[in-house]
Amino acid sequence: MEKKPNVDPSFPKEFRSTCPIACVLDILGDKWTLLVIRDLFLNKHRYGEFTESPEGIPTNILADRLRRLEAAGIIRKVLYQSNPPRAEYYLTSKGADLGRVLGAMRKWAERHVPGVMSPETFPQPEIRD
Amino acid sequence: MEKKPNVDPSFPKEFRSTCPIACVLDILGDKWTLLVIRDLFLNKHRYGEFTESPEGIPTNILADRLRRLEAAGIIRKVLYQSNPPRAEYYLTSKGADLGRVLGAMRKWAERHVPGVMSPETFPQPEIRD
DNA sequence: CAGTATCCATTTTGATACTG
DNA sequence: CAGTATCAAAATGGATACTG
Repeated sequence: MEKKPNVDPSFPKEFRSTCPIACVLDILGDKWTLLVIRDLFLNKHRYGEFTESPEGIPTNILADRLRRLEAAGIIRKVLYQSNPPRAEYYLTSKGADLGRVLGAMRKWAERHVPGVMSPETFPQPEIRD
Repeated sequence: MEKKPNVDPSFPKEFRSTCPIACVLDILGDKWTLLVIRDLFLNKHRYGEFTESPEGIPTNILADRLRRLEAAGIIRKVLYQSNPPRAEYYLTSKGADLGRVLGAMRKWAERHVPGVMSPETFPQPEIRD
């Protein structure tokens, strides 16, 4: 992981390095983002469903993370009613590709964190590109 | 991911829920921890090697993360000299099992984050239990 | 219900200096 | 080199109130 200046001028300057792990962390590496994605894998799609998850995400954080994930192309906001505007959130295929990351995390936890309660296997999430 | 009260009294109260994803995030879910683990996979073992990584982890953060990872049984501190005391850090087998998580993150980044520069495949890390 | 906004406390961080 | 200590700044978090 030596310092190699990146040649790609479109490479986001807010990324700390070009290391794939570091890039993923710059996109998803906080306390809440992957939990929102987990919920999408559990086929939750509405704001209220996310807030009901047992971890209790604060609404301001949720709104922020939904915005960022959409900006990153990982989820898509789909209006299902225009007045008042109501939306549902879906994984894109880019987002659905995080399934292996979540799966690896789940397996590690099942093996190494006593007391975890896994959901039935993650269902195939519904994708909307 | 419904609210199920955990029966295991030894289950850490600081964990937000018994969801495996949430548990992993409570252990590793910040901006720096997985980068330290990545470095260990790249067979870096000494303090100075971690600080040389391109992301530039501050020394106070590094010291804190090494302490926490050791407390979590993910790494082990091995003294290689006693005066002055000098240590090297190694993955335990519990830590080495995070290889699949890192691997999944790397693959996702390679596919979806233009401009990432992957290292040669992660070598088999040296394990010390 | 689906958000937005606000306010404040706590945490995290970055930078730097210091010690043996 | 391998850390520890300090401190200000920034990010994040939690609680709650508010709107259509």
